[in-house]
Amino acid sequence: MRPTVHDIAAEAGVSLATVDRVLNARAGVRSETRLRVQAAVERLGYVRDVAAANLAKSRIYPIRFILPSGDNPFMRALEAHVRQVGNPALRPGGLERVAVSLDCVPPLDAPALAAALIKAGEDEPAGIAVVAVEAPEVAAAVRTLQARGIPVATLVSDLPASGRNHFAGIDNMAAGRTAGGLMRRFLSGSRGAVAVIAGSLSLRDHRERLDGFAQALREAGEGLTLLPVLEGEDDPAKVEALAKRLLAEQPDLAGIYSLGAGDRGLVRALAQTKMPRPQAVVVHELSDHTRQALEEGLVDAVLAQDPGHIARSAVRVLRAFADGLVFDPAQERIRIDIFLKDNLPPARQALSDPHLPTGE
Amino acid sequence: MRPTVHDIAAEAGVSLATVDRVLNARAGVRSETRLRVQAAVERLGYVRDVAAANLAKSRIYPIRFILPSGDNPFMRALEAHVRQVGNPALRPGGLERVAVSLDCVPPLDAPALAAALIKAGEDEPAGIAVVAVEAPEVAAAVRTLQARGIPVATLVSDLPASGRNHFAGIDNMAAGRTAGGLMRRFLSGSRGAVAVIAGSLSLRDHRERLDGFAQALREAGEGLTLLPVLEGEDDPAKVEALAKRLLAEQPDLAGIYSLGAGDRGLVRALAQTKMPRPQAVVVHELSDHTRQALEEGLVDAVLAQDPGHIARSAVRVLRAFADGLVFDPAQERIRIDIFLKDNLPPARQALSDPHLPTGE
DNA sequence: CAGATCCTGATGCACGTAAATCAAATTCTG
DNA sequence: CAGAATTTGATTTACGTGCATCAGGATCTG
Repeated sequence: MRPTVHDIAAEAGVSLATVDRVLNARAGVRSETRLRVQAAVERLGYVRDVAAANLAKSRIYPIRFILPSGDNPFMRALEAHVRQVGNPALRPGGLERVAVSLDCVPPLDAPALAAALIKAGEDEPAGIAVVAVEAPEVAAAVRTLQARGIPVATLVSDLPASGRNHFAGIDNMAAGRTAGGLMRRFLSGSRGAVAVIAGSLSLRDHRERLDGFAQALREAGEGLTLLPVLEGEDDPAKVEALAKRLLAEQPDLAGIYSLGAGDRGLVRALAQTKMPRPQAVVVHELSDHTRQALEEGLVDAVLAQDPGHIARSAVRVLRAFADGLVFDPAQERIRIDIFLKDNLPPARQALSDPHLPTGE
Repeated sequence: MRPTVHDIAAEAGVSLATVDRVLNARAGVRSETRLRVQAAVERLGYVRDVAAANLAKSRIYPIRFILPSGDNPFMRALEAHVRQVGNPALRPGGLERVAVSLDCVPPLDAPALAAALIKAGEDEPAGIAVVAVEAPEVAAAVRTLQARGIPVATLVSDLPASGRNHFAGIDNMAAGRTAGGLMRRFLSGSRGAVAVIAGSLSLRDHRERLDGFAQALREAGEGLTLLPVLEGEDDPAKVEALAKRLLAEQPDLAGIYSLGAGDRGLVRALAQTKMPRPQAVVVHELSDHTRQALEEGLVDAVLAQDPGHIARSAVRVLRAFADGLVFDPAQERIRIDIFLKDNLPPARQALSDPHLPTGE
């Protein structure tokens, strides 16, 4: 059996109360005694039983998520997963005692986001997770929260200058490079123009993807020229207009990299065009639209990040920060998923059969 | 606050003892009363506090892993992750109260594996996880365990005929197809021979990858001919010999797909050959060797599955089965990771800074 | 209707930890 | 050395659930 506080007390020759004081860093222990207790902890390999501790404290971890509103399918999928983590009945094991709440603010609206952050911190939550917009007022808000002892994790789009505790999302520079590498190999030998459609360059993830992509394409060196980046504001209608003009006016278009949202518009433009379609199309995030486009061959590769993983990871990490505990960075690393027609995951499953123990 | 058993008792107008009898499916409750209690559970949305329940039962989940011995780097990485999950100090949150034990048996030895399975089941563990070899005696052993109420999960290589409760690993058919799709795109236009090096076709994962690969290549239709499959028994020396002969005797070799282990041998052969190297090389599993080969351009893509995810997922799922609880299939789906030079993850990290609360 | 059987309630201990209270022992201060 | 301050011990309650025991009531059986 694992050692308990009682074993520590016996081993150190002190009382339970003193062990408790040391373990919870309470005052009123001579440093000599403290050392004795810590030595006993070492010797016996004591590890606090977090479940029992939380039970005793009847501690719950209030965690606030702040996501952009709007019809971006990826953000809505993320929202769905956040809600699932917040639902005790649907919550998978290991995410006990969290109370998740969720706020949406208009996308790309830095003042609104900063205000929402400050408001979210008002009732001392255990942690805040936010899809960041890169702006000074947002960074300031994050710093304010941290100064008040509230850990903050950024999701999807980072804000390193704010000193946030953690970023749950992919390495967007690497994602851009990957897109570039795929594009280069898919176009091996051919010459032509390559277009990039972004959402907004005020989103750090979009900027980083662009940088990585440009870098990989430059290394390629072959006859591929990168066209000036287009900004579609993640809006399907605007993206569709941009893509249509691109297809009409750029006869030597060899590839398109869409690194933001609004791919519905891009797919529509590709499906309707009478011009020859570009040889390689790479987009981001798996949705019903991009999945179908991949199956139909309108899109050649989808780079993605798993919104379920992001939601669960953010909760785990924020809880670890709130308790000053360790977490496993390898487990929390969000992978860059590459989907081709051949490795599309099955469409969306429900939970496994709930043979709940309430029956007989 | 979440409702507790006390709330259920009050709501249903019965005593705590009766609620306990219903919740734990114990005998001695009139069905009318049982229904009243269940209705109260429904109404209040009661969810059992598993942490408190396990504390009360002082339940631990003994989980046994059976892995192949030998120097296969992927299996050794899997072993390392299994040991980490078994270590209370290193274990990431959410995997509480498990006692992991680990046995290794010689690879590809079905009788030894079957014997190890039966032995592992002797002291009634909460679950068994095993890398399966496809053989009747292994399937029979798994069925025996299940008949005794012990849930079994297969890892990496499946054994569906055994009726195992769960498979923690990738969809190997899809992995083979993905390799084929990548190969086809990487070789777009060119003609030539494509070689496949497997470990052993008595491993189901290898057979499935081969099937998927052949299928994708056939669909391609272009001038690519698939050479007869080679079996290297996952042994670097044998793989090296096979690859050297291949490179020497097959002048029109356009691609190599290595779907088993022993890639160290393949990389050596590629590095040393004086013949022109094949245009596309795809291998499985990320190790120091394959990582370096990818960086040096000897290998073009690595398909992989995350051993850490597999180890953690197996424990979560087996625990859920042991308790008859739900789990989230999406969370437990093992992804097919595609690594290119551009999206290699950072080399191997330690746990996050352990600001343990034992200090002051 | 006596006795057996079944259903239900009441109660208490246990799990490992947190946290509070009060008393006693030790050390420090003047 | 008295008095205050600090450190330590002992004890209790609580968290939500599991599990066992005992007693009393209801229902059934012969």
